[in-house]
Amino acid sequence: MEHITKPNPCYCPVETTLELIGGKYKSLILWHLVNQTLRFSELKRRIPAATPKMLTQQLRELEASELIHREVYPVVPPKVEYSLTKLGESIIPLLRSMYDWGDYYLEQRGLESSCSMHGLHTPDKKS
Amino acid sequence: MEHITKPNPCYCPVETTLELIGGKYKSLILWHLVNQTLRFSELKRRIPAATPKMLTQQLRELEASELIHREVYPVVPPKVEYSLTKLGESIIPLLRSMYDWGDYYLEQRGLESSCSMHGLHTPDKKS
DNA sequence: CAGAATCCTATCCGATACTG
DNA sequence: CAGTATCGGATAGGATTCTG
Repeated sequence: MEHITKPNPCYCPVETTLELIGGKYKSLILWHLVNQTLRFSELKRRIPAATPKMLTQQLRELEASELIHREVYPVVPPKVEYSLTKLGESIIPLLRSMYDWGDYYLEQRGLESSCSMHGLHTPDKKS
Repeated sequence: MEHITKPNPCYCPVETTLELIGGKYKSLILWHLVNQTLRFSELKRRIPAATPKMLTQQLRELEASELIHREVYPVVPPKVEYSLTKLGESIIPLLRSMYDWGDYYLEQRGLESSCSMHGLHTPDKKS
């Protein structure tokens, strides 16, 4: 073959969905952005386990997927705000369904569920 | 520390769901088992891209997750049948939702969706 | 504040060959 | 038929350090 046109994209809807939110912290990031705009440092505080590198990486991928919007303010010190796009908002009900099924699954297997997304049904508000 | 009790299990429902069906070919395997029991070779024929190693691995993981049942018949030549458990059946509607959202997403981004799961809304029948 | 750069490791996953 | 076994490349993701 003379040149690579595209690296064999997967357009299977289910695989697409999994790829979009399967990355580390992605579902968590999306969840935290429900109904609110957050700065990088605010997201970092809400997801302490994520190193800046990982957080940046996942945020950029979500941006490339058009699920979130990145707004850079040309001020000093730097200020960058992240928010859900319309497309990003459209996946929240699915996230909710995944939460519900996972919860049911853990219950069926006699395991206690618990995570920082427990407020999934009542999004956290700006404090 | 004197001994490892557990490798830090993640009981966040969303992460749990992603881990259960995020593995390669897992959603596809589950889908093919909707309303039908299939032998190893039959699954392999339906998922040609999967090497026997990968197929076996994913099947074992799905079994350990209690999403599928593995029935071994002590005959020669060997015969092993796979089917959904109740728990496995319970995730199908979610798979459907993931398919639908992925389809919507691809459409919004002007991409054509297509995959062997296109029959997701009308499961394939025993031929 | 919001990251970028580097290094490193674990595992994922494919290719290939072999077996009860 | 239904797997195992082994090798090796690719990539995901963590730790650490540095910067405009």
